[in-house]
Order: sequence, then C-alpha cells, then structure tokens
Amino acid sequence: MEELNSRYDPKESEDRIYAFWQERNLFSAKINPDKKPFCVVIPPPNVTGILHMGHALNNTYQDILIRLKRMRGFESLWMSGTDHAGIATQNVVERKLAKEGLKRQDLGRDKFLEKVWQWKEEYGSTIIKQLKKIGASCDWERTRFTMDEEYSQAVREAFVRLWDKGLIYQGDKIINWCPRCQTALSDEEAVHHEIAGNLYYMRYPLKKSTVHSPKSTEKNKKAMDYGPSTVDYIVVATTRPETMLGDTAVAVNPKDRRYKKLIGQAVILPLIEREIKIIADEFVDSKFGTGAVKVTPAHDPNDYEMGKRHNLEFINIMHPDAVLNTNAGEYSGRDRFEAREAIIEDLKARKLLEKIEPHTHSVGHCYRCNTIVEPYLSRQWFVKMKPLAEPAIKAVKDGTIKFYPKRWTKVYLNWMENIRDWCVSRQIWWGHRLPVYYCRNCMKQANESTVHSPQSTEKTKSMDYRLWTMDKKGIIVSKIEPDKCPECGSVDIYQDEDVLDTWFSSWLWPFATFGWPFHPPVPQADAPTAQADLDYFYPTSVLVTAPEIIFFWVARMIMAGFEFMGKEPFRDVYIHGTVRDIEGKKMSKSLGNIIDPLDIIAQYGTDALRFSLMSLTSVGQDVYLSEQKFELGRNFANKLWNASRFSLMNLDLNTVNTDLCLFFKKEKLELPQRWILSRFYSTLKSLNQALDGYNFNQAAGILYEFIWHEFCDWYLELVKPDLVSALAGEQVNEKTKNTQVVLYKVLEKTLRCLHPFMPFITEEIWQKLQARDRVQGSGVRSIMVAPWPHLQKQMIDKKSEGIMRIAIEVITVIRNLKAQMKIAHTQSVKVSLLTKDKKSKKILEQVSQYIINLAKLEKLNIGSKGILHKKGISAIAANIQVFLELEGLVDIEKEIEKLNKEIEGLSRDLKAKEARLANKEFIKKAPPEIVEKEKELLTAGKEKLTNLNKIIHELKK
RNA sequence: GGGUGCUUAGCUCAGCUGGUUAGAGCGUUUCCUUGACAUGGAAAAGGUCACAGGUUCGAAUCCUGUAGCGCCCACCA
Repeated sequence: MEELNSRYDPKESEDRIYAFWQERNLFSAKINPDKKPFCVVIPPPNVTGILHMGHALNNTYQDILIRLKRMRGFESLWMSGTDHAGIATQNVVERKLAKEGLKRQDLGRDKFLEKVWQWKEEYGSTIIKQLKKIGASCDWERTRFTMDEEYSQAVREAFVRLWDKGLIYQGDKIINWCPRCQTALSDEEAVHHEIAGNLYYMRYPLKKSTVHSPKSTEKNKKAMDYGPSTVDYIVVATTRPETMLGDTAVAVNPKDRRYKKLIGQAVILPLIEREIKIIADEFVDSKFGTGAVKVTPAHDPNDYEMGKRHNLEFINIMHPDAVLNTNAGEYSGRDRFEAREAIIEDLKARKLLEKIEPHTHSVGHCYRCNTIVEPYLSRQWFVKMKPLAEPAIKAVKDGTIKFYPKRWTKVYLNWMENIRDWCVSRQIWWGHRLPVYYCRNCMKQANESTVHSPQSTEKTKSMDYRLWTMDKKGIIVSKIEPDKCPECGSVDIYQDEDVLDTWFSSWLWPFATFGWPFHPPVPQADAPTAQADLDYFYPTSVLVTAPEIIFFWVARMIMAGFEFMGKEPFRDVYIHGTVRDIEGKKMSKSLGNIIDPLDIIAQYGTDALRFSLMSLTSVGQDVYLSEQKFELGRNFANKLWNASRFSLMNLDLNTVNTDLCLFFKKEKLELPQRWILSRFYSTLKSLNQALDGYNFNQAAGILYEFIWHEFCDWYLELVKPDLVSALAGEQVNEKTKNTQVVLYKVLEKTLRCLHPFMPFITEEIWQKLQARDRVQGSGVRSIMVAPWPHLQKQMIDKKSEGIMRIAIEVITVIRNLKAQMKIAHTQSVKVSLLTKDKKSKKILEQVSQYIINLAKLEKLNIGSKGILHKKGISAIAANIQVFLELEGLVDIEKEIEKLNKEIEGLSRDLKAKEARLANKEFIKKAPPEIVEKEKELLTAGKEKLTNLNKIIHELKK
C-alpha cells in the first residue's frame, strides 16, 4: 500500500484529476433514451469576465446539481458558454485603444469589430479556464458564444418573428442615455442610487410683470437673502436646474387654488429669455416643492408625457455626450454639470434663485460605467412586453415554474405585471446589428404625406442617419440582408446602425444554445440531432442565478421560452444570495475588497473553496466572506484525507473487495458496524431530503457532522483496536473481516455522497480504494459516474443507535470527570459503573470494551454498589452512576457544591415538566406521543435526581 | 411610497411544517506532541433567541405592531 502524506495537498492532484475526467469525456451528455434528461444552462459569463466569488458560488451550486443528477442516473447536461456583453466588451477594447491614443471612430466600424474579435479570441476563454479550475463539469464541447453565427441567426429570427407579430416598433421616446457610453439603456440597465442632491427653487418671472431680470452685478449677488414675493414670478423646484434651458411650460395642478389665476399666463424663462405658458395638469402634486413644475419634455419622462398632452415643443438641449448644444444659448459647449453650476450662479445674481434645499433622491447610473444617465429623447427600437408577459405570469402562478426560495415569486410577478416596453437598440458597434434596413426611396415618398411627430430642434448625431416616418414604410425587417427594396425595388437601401441589447440575445439562451431555429439548414446529418437535442433537453431543469438577474434575464427567458418554444425554459429557479465582504459590502474591484477564488484555490484547494461556500451560505441569504473562513473547508478536507489514510493503512483491499456480500448480513455484525451503517443511512436520508429541496448548506452540514463527528470521532476510534491488531499480524478472524468490509463500504459510499461538493479529493481517495481493480487491469473507474448510494432503510437500526447513545454518554461523562481532575485523557484510570436497572447493566456489559478503549480505562467494574466515596468522584450518565477512582483524597465540599449546582438545574427543569403534566389542558390537547415523551423524561430526570442526592448523602457520611 | 430580508453565545451564522435543558464553526480557557489527522484530540465557560402585544396546553419558531440594519422596485419635479 502506498503511503499517503499526512496532509492533503490539493495542488498535487486537482489538475491531474480534472484532466482525467476530460480525457474520459465524462462531462459530455448525449441523447439517451434509457435515461431521463437533466439539464442546466450556465448563466453565460461575460467574455470580459474574470472569475469572482459570485461565479464560484453560482457555479458550485450548478456543479453540485449536475454531478448529483449524473450519479443518480440522469443524462446530465450542463450547457456552457459565454456572453458577448456588448457595452462591457466594447468598453474594454476602447480602453485598450485609448492607451494607443485611438478612438473607435478612428478605426471605423469594421476595423474596430475586427479588434474586438481579436480581443475575444485572445482573452475570451479566460473565464472558461477559470471555471475548470473550480471543478465545473460542463459539457465544454457544446460551449456557445452569443455572437456565434448560428446563435446570431437565432437572434435575427427572434427579432423578425416579433416584428411580424407587431411586437416590435420604433419610436421617439425618453430613454435612459449614458453620455459616456453614448448609447440608450433599458430601464433595468439604469441602476438607481440615492444621491444627496439639492432641490433648487427658481423664480420664473411672469410676463405681465414686465420686470426684466436685472443684469448681474456684484451688488445683487446676495439675492438669495431676499424674501419670496408672490406677485412677480412663479417659483418652481427642480433637482436638475440645467434642464430649464429646455423648458417649454410650467405646470400646476388644476385644483391648486394658489395658482388657478395664473393658468394660461405666460412666464419668461430666465437666462434664455424665452416665453412659455403656465399649464394645468393632473399629474402635478400640489404638495411637492412649490406645487409648480417646470416642464422639460425632451429631458424628463413625465414632462415628455405632459408635452404630448399639451402639444408643447420638445427642445433637446444636449449633445449625446451631455454637453449642451446650441439650444442652450450661451451655455452651449458646457458639460451638463458645469452648466448647472453656472446657471445657479447666474440665477443667484439675478435674484431668481429663491433657495436651495438639500434633497436626497434616487438617480439612475449606467450599470456598465456608473455614469449618471440622462433621460434623453431619442429614436429607439422597443419590444412590446405586455403580450409576452401573459404566459410568463401564468406559468409562475400555476406552479409550472417554481422559485426557490419562494419569496422571489412575488418580486417576479410584481415586475411582470407592471412590465414596460423594452428598449432594445443600442448605439454601440459590438453586438447583433438590428436586422432592419431602410429604403430611401420609400421613405422619401412617405415623408411627403406624413405629419411630423415630436421632433427635437437640433438633430443629434446619433439620429442623423435616420429619417422619421410615421408608418412602417421604407422599413425592411429581414433575417437576410436584402439586395433591393421588396416594395419599390430600389437598391438605395442601408442597414440600421444600431445593435441589439445584449439581453436580447441572452433571453434565447435555453434554446438558441441548441441551435434553434435550425436554419438555414445545417448539414443534413446533423440537423436531426440538433432538433432532437432540443426535444430531449428542453425544457431544462433548473436555473441557478443571483437575484439581481431576475429581471434582466430570468423573466425574459421565461417570456422568450413561451413565445418561441411554446414551453417554459426551465421548471425550477434557484436564486442564491450575493457574496459580500466581511463588512457586508458587495465585493467589487473599485472597493478593493475582492477575495479572488483563484487565490483561495491556490491556498486552500478547490474542494475547500466549494465546501466552505456551501457551508457558509444558507438558502437565499447573502454570505459575508473573509479569507479565514475558507479554513473550514480546508480543515474538513484534511480530516477526510486522514480518516481515509488511516482506513487505507488498515484495510486489506483484496479481502474487502471479495467479501462485500457480508455487508448485507446485518445480524452478523458487531455493534459499531451496525451503528455506523445505521448512522450512514440515516444521514443519507436527510441528505437526500436537503438536496431535493436545494438546501445546500444544510446538506453540507449533514455531511460534515457525519464524517467528522460520527465516522471519525466515534466509529474509527471504536474499530481502531480491532484493525490495528489485525495489521499487527494477529489472526484475522471473522469479526475483523466484517469490520473491514463495513469500514470500506461506509467510507466508499460516504465519498460518493460528498463527491458533488468536493469532487477532487473524493475522486482521489475513491480511486485509491479501487486499487484492486487497477491491479486487475479493469481500468480505473471514476467516482463521477459511480451511482449515488441507494437508501437502504432496513439498515437503519434504532436499537443499536440507542445502545451506542448510552455508551457515548458514559464515555463522555468519564472523560469529563478526568478533565475536571486535570487527568490527561491518555492516562488510564479505574472506573465503576453502578446501576440497579438490569437492562442498563446488560447494555453496559455489552459495551464495556468500547468504554475501556475510548475512555482509556485500566479497570472497569460494573455493579450495583460498593464504592468508597472518599477515594473518588461520581457523576450520572443516563441512569448510571459513574465513579472515578482517585489516588488521593477528594475535596468533599467542592464535590457537594458541584453536585448541588447540577441538582439545582435539574430540579428547575423537572418542576416545569411536572407543572406541564399537571396541566389538564396539556394532557387533553397535546398529542399523546408528546405527553408520553414528557412523562418518560420526567421519570428519567427524577431517577437522576435521586441518584445525585444519594451521592451527596453518601459523601456527607 | 410599495415590497422584501435580517436582528439567536465575543464573532459569523443554523434552527424547515410550534413540544430540545436553544445548536454549529471560529474565538476564549484547561488538559493532551496517544502510531489517521496540532489544518488534530479530550473537555469547559458563554444566550431572559431586538422590543411590545396576541394566538396556543405550549412560542426563538405562528400573527400584529415598533425599532435598527440591508436589499429590490416606483414617472421622489
């Protein structure tokens, strides 16, 4: 037998084992009519992605499920792939270019995209390599990329189908605009943060007052000190003063008596000296601010709606980079925030700034670069969501799709039921270009007869290439690029410059990864396979993801699943928590509080990483991590390693492999064997339950407890003498052989149970346990494809467990007495066990040898009386008096004190029990087994109390 | 404003459908270099389960409310 190191070294084995699995193709899944499918699609990490703790957590869950189901006999497919992550990736490549002093516009679209592809080829698989490091058993051969040609076809297909159904439209709307990325964003991509800003109260002079704002002079700079006047102006409050340059009205609530007279009057917009009207609109909340609102239809979604209702002018005052344009008069050319400061100063100077109040409000930020987004009027493409949401709502309501934990159901439904249209066009280059073409000829004709919609005064750059048409005339939506206009035959056509939101491709993931919709036809030999794959694996089984992705992805996948496949994309959605640092902050590069999973792997090993994460994260709860916490998994791995090392040192693998049938003859086995088998199957039972309910941390706890505190602490110690003497060349009898077989089987099965959590170490040890197979040349098997242990209920043996419980309690009490007397655990002592109960006595005789071994006794007496109390100390275990003999005399006072303390606690407990049993209501209403249990506990407690009192009595003699 | 989660030992957290003397890991204290493991073993100390009501024979657990912390959503000018 090869000698194992006394410390487990994950570095030595992990890569080797992973290669072993890959060589044998153990991750690959194929249609198998004999097996039920189990499929998980990976949440595709961004190609720019670098493995972080969130990935580690997310993918460990998935790998556990995949490995578990594989062992349980399912055809288990973990579909892998990456996401092109439009804005994120484009930003990365742009930053790289910036270092060379280049902008993407310098290269032009095609050259730039070439660069992005180059970057992708070079770095895009980093995340995949890293996923392998954490042991992920994805079917890598199926790895997909959302920009693959086949996948791109699916994206175009989806777009065209929705267009044909009238679910996609183009329109001028206020959207979230990131001035840095210079693209539109969806509502979900604008993340709101609370900002401590200000509410600025500005005076807009009424026209009839004919008071022109005075010129700015040093003297009136203190204008803010002046009290408010009610005659000359109307005061409006805003958080974004710079938008006033685009104001085209002031609105008040029609019921607001303060302003009733002013409705319809004109005010002079300060600074820019433009005349605007005061209008009445129900939207205005009289209680907020002054009850009068400036209306900027081109820069605020509410104002936009009001603008439409009242036929106001839409004045766009900003360039796409949030620098003010010529509509901003003298402020043009300044950045929005610079302009804000300048405007405040100028208003102050003109005594038109009434006051500034601190005001915290929530402001949208770009989810990719954290720049404050600007509500911006622009022409974009939208998906009508209401019709798509309907079946997605129904499926969750009727339980076709279930969320774990349940509470996310409500969050999902609330979002779905209030869903808004989805802005899917992006003004970037990296992504799926819209399958939209324009015919100049048709549009020209259409324009001549169309009414103009709200139009910005200054055309922004991003809109230059498009002309507005009210109907669909001149718009060609097509999966393949048309060479001429199908309507008029003109060849003067061009493609829309925009690309689609990344999530417009991700939402197809559960079926597009299988090649949906399979055209143009793939080579015939493969076509049926792809279709069959989809039929076999779709709907997938579980989706595992983080809560922040529910709206972005989960909800949209469900909608796409029903829309394009007519079926739900998955049945269960497991939502796990967020990884945070030890102070509860989200881990992020900018905060510098990252714990790199690869560092943890290097330091503690992959299994330690995985097991620690699983133990520390309870269902749906966030997890607070520090490096130190991973010691949990490392120590556990080492414990398992050493238990296995001990077992391998003491097992004759040839014997155990030939005598496995013994395993089933429970009656022939000694107590420790019966006990550990019973404990193993009890553990398996609760483990199965935990796993079936996605209670991963409970499952990890169950395994930890069993392996460490039952198998190692008790079982190995119980059988040690037997095994060691066998190894020493003493005769190997039937008993020893049985012990070996049971030890072997329990260890081997335990490894299988632990494998999904700790794949590497379990494989390593398991193979060593198969040594005989290797010698015989039948090849090395992998634990990965070994079956999950079958629950053998008949092996659960309550009687043996009861006996062992008594033995354990007696042993613990003896150790306790030793510790109390500061006697080393290793030092042998003399002990007497006294009981009048015949049954107990019999049990003690049965387990005496184990007590002697584990409590390290020189001598053990079992009897009913005959103790010299001055020459030792006593304690009570169950209904047994445990007496430890001592050399010197005992401090009787101290002993009495100790025992009295115990009596005190016990009496309190017994009193409560007596009271409960005396309560008629309790007897009447509590279930009988509870009453029975309570009675038993009372009797046992009383007996213990009598025993304790007896000891005190004898001590006093 | 709506929703949701958390509050249990010094720290980090379990405790599922109500019945335990309320548990674990880490830390602390004591003893132990015993031939699987010091990344270890044996033992100990440590909690009126945030607060206030209620339901119940019985509440850490269920209900209502309050407070603190966190997260999500919302057209918070």
